[in-house]
Amino acid sequence: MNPSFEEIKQELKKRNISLSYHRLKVLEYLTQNRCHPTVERIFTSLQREIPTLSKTTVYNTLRILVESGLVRVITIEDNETRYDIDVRNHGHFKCGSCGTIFDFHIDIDSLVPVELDQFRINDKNVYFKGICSGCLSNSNEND
Amino acid sequence: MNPSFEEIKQELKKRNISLSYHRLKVLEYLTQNRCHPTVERIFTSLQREIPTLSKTTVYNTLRILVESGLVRVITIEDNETRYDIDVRNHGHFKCGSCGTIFDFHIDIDSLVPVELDQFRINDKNVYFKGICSGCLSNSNEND
DNA sequence: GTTCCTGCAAAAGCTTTGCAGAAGA
DNA sequence: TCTTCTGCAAAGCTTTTGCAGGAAC
Repeated sequence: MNPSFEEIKQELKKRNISLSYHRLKVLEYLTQNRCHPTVERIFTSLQREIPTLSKTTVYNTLRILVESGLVRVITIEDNETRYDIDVRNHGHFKCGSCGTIFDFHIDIDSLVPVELDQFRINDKNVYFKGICSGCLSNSNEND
Repeated sequence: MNPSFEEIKQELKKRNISLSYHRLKVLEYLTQNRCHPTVERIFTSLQREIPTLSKTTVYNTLRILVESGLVRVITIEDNETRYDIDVRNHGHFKCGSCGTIFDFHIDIDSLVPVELDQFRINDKNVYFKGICSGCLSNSNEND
């Protein structure tokens, strides 16, 4: 099961990372909006609730969460960094039409290339690109 | 086998992309330096031979090559875009210590997640991060 | 009192764009 | 001549850094 907001708070306490209001809000946003948001999106959404929020704080918070291993960076496009609260091994599919990123299950651990026998692997990432079923059927309708 | 410089030139001709001197030099660099170079690295290396070369031209050329499907963008770190002349499906391992990117063979096509049944997949990417065997044995020596 | 969190402004990097001159067909 | 390739400079964006005020303990 995905980690809940409460579970993540416990994890932060364990690591002696103080739970400031802003940080909790960023965390809450990530647990409730599992759309792999960008900094921009997190910032814009939270700004409604916290008018004084600065983007620097969002960057700072995300950096801390990533360093502590509770959040994972998703690098698919070189010009947009996204963040994922789900750090378990899974794949990402990005639709080139609507931009949505879909999660999919994949057994990455069964893939152990012989070339990497003597390497220490810390992190495994899989991402696909293409067109999602929704966009495919939309374009069929318009034909 | 990897495509050779000559084979790639043929491909460009097929697509009616003119083979200017600068473009050929970028292509040649990519076929001879399969280290997944950044724009900076390509530019700096070629500048020795072509003093008037501008980074804009390197960017332009790479964009054309990527659009034509002859070169592939490797996005592993969000702050460094790298380019690979080998567009076949294979994985990349980036060493966090020395920064080298290693290729490895991986049978990505055997991985067809059920969630993506109705999706059109255009592009599959796998990358791992960790420490390569060379850096591992260096750090052991220093212990 | 000390630590560290926050936010503004500036800086830093990378990439794209506009435009004019040069090269090529 | 007409197209397009090239390169400078400027602009655009995202992310980082420096620093000072403020909150928390």
